[in-house]
Amino acid sequence: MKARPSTLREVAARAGVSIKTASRVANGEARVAASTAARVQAAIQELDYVPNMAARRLAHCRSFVLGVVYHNRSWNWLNDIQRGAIEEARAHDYEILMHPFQPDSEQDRKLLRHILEQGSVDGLILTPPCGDDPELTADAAERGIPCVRISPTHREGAEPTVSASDFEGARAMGRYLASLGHERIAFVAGGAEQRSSQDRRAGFEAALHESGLSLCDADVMQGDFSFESGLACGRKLMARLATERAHPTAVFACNDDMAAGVLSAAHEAGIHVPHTL
Amino acid sequence: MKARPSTLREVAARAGVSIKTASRVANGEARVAASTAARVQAAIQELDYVPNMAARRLAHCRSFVLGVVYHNRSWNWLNDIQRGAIEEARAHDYEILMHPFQPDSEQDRKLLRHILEQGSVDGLILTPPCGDDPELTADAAERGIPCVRISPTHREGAEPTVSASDFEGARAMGRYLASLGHERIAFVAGGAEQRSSQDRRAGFEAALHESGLSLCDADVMQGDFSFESGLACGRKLMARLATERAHPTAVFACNDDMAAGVLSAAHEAGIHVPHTL
DNA sequence: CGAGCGCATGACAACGCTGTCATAGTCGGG
DNA sequence: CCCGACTATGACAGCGTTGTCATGCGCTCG
Repeated sequence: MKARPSTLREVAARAGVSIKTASRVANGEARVAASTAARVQAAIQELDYVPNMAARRLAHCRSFVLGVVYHNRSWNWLNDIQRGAIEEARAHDYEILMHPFQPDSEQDRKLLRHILEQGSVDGLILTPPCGDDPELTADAAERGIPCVRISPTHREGAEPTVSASDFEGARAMGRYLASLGHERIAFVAGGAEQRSSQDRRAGFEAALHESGLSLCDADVMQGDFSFESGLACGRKLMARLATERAHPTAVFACNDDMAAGVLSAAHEAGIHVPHTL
Repeated sequence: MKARPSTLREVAARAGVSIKTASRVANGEARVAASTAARVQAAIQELDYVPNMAARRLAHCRSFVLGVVYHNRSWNWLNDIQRGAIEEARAHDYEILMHPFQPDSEQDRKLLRHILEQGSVDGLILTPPCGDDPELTADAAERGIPCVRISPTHREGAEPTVSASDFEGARAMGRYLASLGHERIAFVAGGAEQRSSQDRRAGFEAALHESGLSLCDADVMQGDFSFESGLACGRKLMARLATERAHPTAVFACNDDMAAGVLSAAHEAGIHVPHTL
C-alpha cells in the first residue's frame, strides 16, 4: 500500500511552504500563522505523514529510548513495571528497552556498557537490585546518562529514586492484622539486603508496638521475594504449628509471590486460610 | 569522562584516510589494504569509536529493531522468549521492542499501528495468540514488515512460523507415562483454540494408542495455559479421586504452568506426587 | 613496451530532520 | 511619514553514516 512513508519535504511541497515551516507545524511550535499552519496540517493528513524517528534522533542527538535494567525473581512484578514503563514512555514519544542484567554476569555487564557507549539510551530505570550496583551507576554517570533507581537499598546516590512507601504500607497492614485480634504474627522477610524488605519489617514492627505487641526473632523467616522461598518459609511454619503449642496465628509476607508460597504451604498442610486455627 | 562519542570522521582523520575508508574498515568490508585497515583499527581502538546507531539507521533506512508482540497469561514463558529474543537480537546488532497487545484493546491496536507506520521496527515476532490476529498480520503486510509467528493456530498465512514439535514432544511424554504402567492418564488441555494444545493432545493420544490405551472424554479437562486453570482442573480431578473407584493415575498437562497448578491441587489434597495412590 | 584491467581509495550526495541566522513584511509610536 | 521592533518564513548547514561513482595506481598480457 504505502511503500515509502512520506517525508517532511513532500508535506512542505504540497502545502507550498518551506521544509522548515512544515517542521514547525509538525512539532507544534508557536510562531506560525494560523492559515499556513492549517494548510500544512491538511497536507500532513493527506499524506499520512509520520515523522521519521531515525532522522529525529540523529538531528537531536538523542535516542528517545529509555532502558529498564532488571534482574528479578518476581516476574509478575517485573511485568507490571514493564507494562507501566512502556505506556508512559509511549505517551512521551519514547520507547522502552528491556535489559536483563545479572550482577555476576560479565557478559551482561559488557552488553550494557556497550549500550551506554552507543548512546542508544537517553536514560536508565534501574529496578531492584540493579539500582544498588555501584559499577552500573558509575558507568552511566560517566557518560552523563541519567538514572532513576526504583526502591534502592541505599539512598545516598546522586540519582533520583522512586520508592513505594514500604514503611507506611506495612504499618497499615500490620495494624489491620492486629485489629483482627492476632497476638503473634509471623513475618516472612524479602532479600535481607533489600531496603524494601527492611522498611516493611520496620513498618510492621511499628504497628505491632502500637498495638502493644512485638515481633520475636523466632517468628521472622528469611525469604528472598520468590514464590519458592515463600513456600519454604510456609512449610517451616506449618511444621511448627504441629509441634509448638504457642505459635503465630497470622503471617505477614513481604510481597505477593512469597505470600502465595505461604498460602500454598498452608494448603498442603490442609489449612484453609483465612479460617482460624 | 567521554563527553561526546567519537565519530567516523575523527577516526578517519587520525588514521589519515577518508571517512569512507574508515567506514569500510569499521564494517569489515573487503577491498581494503591490510596496512590501512590496521591503521584504522588502531585509531578506532584509541578513540573508543562506536558507530552511531541513529545515523546508521537513517542511512540504511532500517531501524535495527524487532518488535515482539505479546498477550500472555504465562509470564514465565514470555520471559524466556523475551530473554532469548534479546540475546539473539543483540548478537546481530538488533534491539528488541516489547509490545503488549490485547486483541480487544483498540488502544493497543492503535499504538502498534503507529509503530508500524513510524517504521520503528524492521520485523515482528508474534507470540501466541497474536500470530492468529488477521488484522495484525494484514497491517504488517501492508507496510511490508515481515512477521514470524510463533506456534500459531492457523498455519495457512504467508508468514514463516516457528513451532515447537508439539506432537512429537507430547507423544514422547505420553509414551513415558504409559511405560510406567499407567492405564488411565488425565489430560489437561490448553486454550481450546490454540494449535499447540490441539497438537499436544493428538501426540498424547497417539502415544496412548501405541500402547493399547485410549483417552476417554471424561479424562480430558479444559484449561487455558494459566496456573489458575491448572489449579482448577487439578481440584476437579482430586474430587473425582475421592468419589470414583476407577480413576486416572497420572496427569498430562499441556504446559508447565498448568502442571504446577495440578501439583498444587494435589498438595492441597494431601497427595504427594509422584507417590502412587 | 603499451593497452587494459583490477584494486584501493576518495569526493560527494543522500538519508530526514532540526537549529541558526537571515530576510522580507507588518505595525505602532514619535 | 519614517524608523525601530517584531513577526512569519525560508535558506542553509549540519547530525554521522552509507552508497555511488570517479580516480589513480600498479600489474599482467600480448
